Amino acid sequence: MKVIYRDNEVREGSFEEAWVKEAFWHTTAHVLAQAVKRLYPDTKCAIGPAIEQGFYYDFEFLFPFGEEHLKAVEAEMKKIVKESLSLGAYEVSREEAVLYMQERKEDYKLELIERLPVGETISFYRQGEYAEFCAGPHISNTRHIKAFQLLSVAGAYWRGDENNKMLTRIYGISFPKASALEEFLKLREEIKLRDHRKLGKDLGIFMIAKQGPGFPIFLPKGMILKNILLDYWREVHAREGYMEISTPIMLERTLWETSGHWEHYRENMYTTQIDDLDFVVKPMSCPGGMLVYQSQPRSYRELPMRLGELGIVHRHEKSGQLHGLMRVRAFMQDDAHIFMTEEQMIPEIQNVAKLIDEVYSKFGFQYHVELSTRPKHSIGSDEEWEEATNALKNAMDAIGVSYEINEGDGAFYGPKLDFHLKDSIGRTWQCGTIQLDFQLPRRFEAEYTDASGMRRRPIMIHRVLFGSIERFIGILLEHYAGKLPLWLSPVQVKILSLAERFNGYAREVAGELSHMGIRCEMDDRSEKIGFKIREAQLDKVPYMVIVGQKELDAHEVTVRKRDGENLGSMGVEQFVNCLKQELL
RNA sequence: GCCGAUAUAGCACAGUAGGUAGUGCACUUCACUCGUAAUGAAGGGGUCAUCGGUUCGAAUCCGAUUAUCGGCUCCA
Repeated sequence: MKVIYRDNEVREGSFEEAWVKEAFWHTTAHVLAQAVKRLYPDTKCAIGPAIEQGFYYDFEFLFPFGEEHLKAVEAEMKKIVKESLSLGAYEVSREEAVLYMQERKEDYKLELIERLPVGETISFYRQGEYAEFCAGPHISNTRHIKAFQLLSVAGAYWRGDENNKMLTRIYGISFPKASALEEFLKLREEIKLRDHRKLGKDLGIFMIAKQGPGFPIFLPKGMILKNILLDYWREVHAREGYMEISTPIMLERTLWETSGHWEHYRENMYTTQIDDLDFVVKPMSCPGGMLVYQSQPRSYRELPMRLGELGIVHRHEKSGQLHGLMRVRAFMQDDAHIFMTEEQMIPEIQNVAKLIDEVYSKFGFQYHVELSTRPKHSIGSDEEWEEATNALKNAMDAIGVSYEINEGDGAFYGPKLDFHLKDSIGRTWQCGTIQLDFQLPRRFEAEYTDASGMRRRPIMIHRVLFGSIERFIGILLEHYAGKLPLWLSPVQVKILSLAERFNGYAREVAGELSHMGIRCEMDDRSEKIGFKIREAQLDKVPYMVIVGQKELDAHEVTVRKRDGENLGSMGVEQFVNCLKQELL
């Protein structure tokens, strides 16, 4: 396939290569725009780039464009592909470009041209009657776009700013071969099957009632899973010298004024009144942690003081952004606040980073780190921000952790390291963060007495590992496609009796397994064994044990794994030993 | 919040010229007592999201509201 650059240089490449793919998708976006302009000439075009998977194009339609129009656009695109239009680049002066777009009333293109550096010529690409100002590159001819599909219509703000006009974005995908498109669509279906909202429902993990949008309800099996995660969390934190605390869901408004949340986070906070006093439902646990620190005079001997809290926080998220367990209005944060001296800052940051590494590895997650710097709305002096940012950098550099810089994305009180984990199908999720904070200790006038008897101000770290237990569970469900590893499975073993007369023995086995700490359930219905296996399989239970005459006689169980592998018969104790081995 | 779409039984879905709801699975009962992914039969279950309008009559047409889905923005 030939790719044409803006100087009309031609490079040959295959679709499998990323740079060819990008040109291919970008060209398809142009074909989309061409089709739209043919069908609806008054439409204004904004931008149409290639994205990770396919492309999109933003338009301003003069009528409500909906999904029912996609078919017509696709049909017109098909024609354009059939017309085998070749693409070519040419340069024009800025004036010519402006004139061209003015004639066509392409306001968005004009705005884009205005932002280009003055004095340079501007490149256009033409295919048939359609020309667009564009830096390229593009593939050489529309006929290569053999298979494509428009996937969805969505709103998108012009230039990504919610104060701007909302345009209509059309997403699509294209390939040089029809089979590749089919494969892509199949993969999309598979991703849908591992959607945590579907799995969460099917596996009895959680539900969201209509009466509580954004407020998930944990069902019995989900509660088991959640508690396993919390148990694990408590285990590693006790080991790492954390003390667990619990602070109230609601605290008086004045506290939040002191912390700065009232000023900087108010639109996300729920409030209420008690006896004429304003209260805030906590969106974060830090002020509560601060109260604990402040509850008595502190000595340097107590530092670093690591206060952990599995706190439920409430945040008013806008209705359109709620999403299963991934984006909710009430969630549990595995928070901790570490109060420390300046000297302890770097080692403490490193300890947390190591802990995050340990925990993520436990679930088989890879991750990358981003350093978020000072945002527009923030508190504190430039020097403090610089010192804090450098501390985070130095801590990571010293233990050889690499990171990207995420400019202006820090918390309002300090810079942070964000840990983005990568799930089994390559998507990334921000979960863990380490935030450095000089502000809160000052606002609350936190102090400790140092070795020479001087009053000093501690530095504070805010950190989470899971981020939100809810979101983490959602990620786990999708990561494992519902097939949770043994240690996380709400039901580890399902006991299937072959016929009703073996139910007594099945109960006996269930009792033994429970006594040995295995979570098990029994299926003693009068159904065929094939039916019971099918159901256990659909419930994604890691192990099934089958008991019938043979097992009763030998006082054994026959073990079948979730993947269909038959492990044969063995005594209950031997089976439990196998499980314990796997749990190590 | 914004743009687009959707809302029918626990779940997955039918139900367009407007005439008071169907299928499969699940559930209950009965029969079968079974050896590694679906035994058969019978039965129960829905104020068609909510509110309002048009109409002799609304799941169906119109409006509002709510929730959900795909995105945008935002975010743990």
